[in-house]
Amino acid sequence: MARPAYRWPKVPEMTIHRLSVYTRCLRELEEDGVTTISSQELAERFNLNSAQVRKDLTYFGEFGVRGIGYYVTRLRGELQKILGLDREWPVALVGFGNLGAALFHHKGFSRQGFKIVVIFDEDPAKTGREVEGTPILGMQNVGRELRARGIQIGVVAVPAEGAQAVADQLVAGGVKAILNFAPTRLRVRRDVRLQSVDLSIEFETLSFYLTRLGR
Amino acid sequence: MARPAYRWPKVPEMTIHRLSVYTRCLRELEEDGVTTISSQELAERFNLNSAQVRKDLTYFGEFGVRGIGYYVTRLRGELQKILGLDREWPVALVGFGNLGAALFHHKGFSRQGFKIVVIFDEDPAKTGREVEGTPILGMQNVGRELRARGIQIGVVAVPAEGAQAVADQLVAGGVKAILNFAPTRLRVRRDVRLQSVDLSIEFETLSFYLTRLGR
DNA sequence: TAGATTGTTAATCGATTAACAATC
DNA sequence: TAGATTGTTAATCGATTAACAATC
Repeated sequence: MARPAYRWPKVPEMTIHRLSVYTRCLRELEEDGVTTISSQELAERFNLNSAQVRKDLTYFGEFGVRGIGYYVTRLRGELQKILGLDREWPVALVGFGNLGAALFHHKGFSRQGFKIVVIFDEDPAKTGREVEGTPILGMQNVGRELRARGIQIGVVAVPAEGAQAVADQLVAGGVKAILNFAPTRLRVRRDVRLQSVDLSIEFETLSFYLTRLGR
Repeated sequence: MARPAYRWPKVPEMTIHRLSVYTRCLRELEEDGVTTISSQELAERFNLNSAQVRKDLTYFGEFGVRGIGYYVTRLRGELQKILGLDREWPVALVGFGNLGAALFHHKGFSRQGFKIVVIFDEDPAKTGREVEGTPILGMQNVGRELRARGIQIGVVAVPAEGAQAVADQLVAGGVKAILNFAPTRLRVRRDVRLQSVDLSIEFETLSFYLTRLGR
């Protein structure tokens, strides 16, 4: 008899975001030799409310000690486990143009466990070789190559026009999470996590606030 | 007598974001020759509620016609004006490494009025020349160069360690809006708009959801 | 024990949505 | 006029915050 699926409490999107921010901060504190920190101190670093910090954490367990605060090393470890940063994630990058290449060469992700292990590009002039040991392949056997490597994360760095087709191929190949840099809305199955970074929208937001400044 | 400053109704952050999304959609509709669209139709394209679309718009005025909907061209024009996309914004890019260079070569922003007109980098090997007519300068006279060009938008594409110093120089040079790509929290005066794109956090969010999938 | 800080409940705030009178 | 759709109000929902008993 299948046990009824356990319902996770639904964690606000913003809580995950902050968890990630806390983790980075805790790493720095640890380097500086700080051993404990209170929710109050942590909150002040990010202009947050201390209750919010505590609430964010209690979605996942009780990590603090009353009268003391949180042990930095312990909490960092717990948060990394919650965020899935205690393992390595192989990543597929699609599109090796300006942005794709920049993301590839950008160290810092691999440091944190996200490693681009294969690159796809439709341009034959770019495929068939390796960059720093990572193969650049054509788009013919995306599914097979993804599966062979057990890849669950795909990064879309192609122009808007091709992005939906690329996303479809990634999903068909078993990818469960997509980071999209194309300035277009993608549609994916509901069990695939889609995260979009839309630089046009970022610029337009700045423009909006600038326009209002003068008034 | 100085008139008391008019209080703009505070517009939710998410509304601005959606305005930007609507604008892009309206441009496409216009290209396709669509002349009118209802809040319902617009909402369906983004899995939103039609009341939300209407509410987003009414923060800024009445743009619709009862019984008809919105005239696509008219609405696109109004939204572009609201977002400040009816003018050109000169932009300064700081950091000409992988990411900085990718952003520079990424057309698509200039198409929308955001034009990188000067690049700063602290590496003397990179400075003193031009790329596609855009000068790459050292960090010695950031303020003077920014002012000379009337630049209000700065893009920070340097490593985390140097980011705060760069932001300070930009602000000192009169920049009123910063787009930050360094994975660190920056502090700026309250009258400066700071927008951060943190790719580490994007990856960690994906990782979080992937970790939960199995459970 | 006295002081500090957590985990949690209840109050507050703000954003989303349903509903509908106004009106094209 | 009948039908459609807006602009807007009021209800709902969810996230943030204040407050405090529990406890180190």
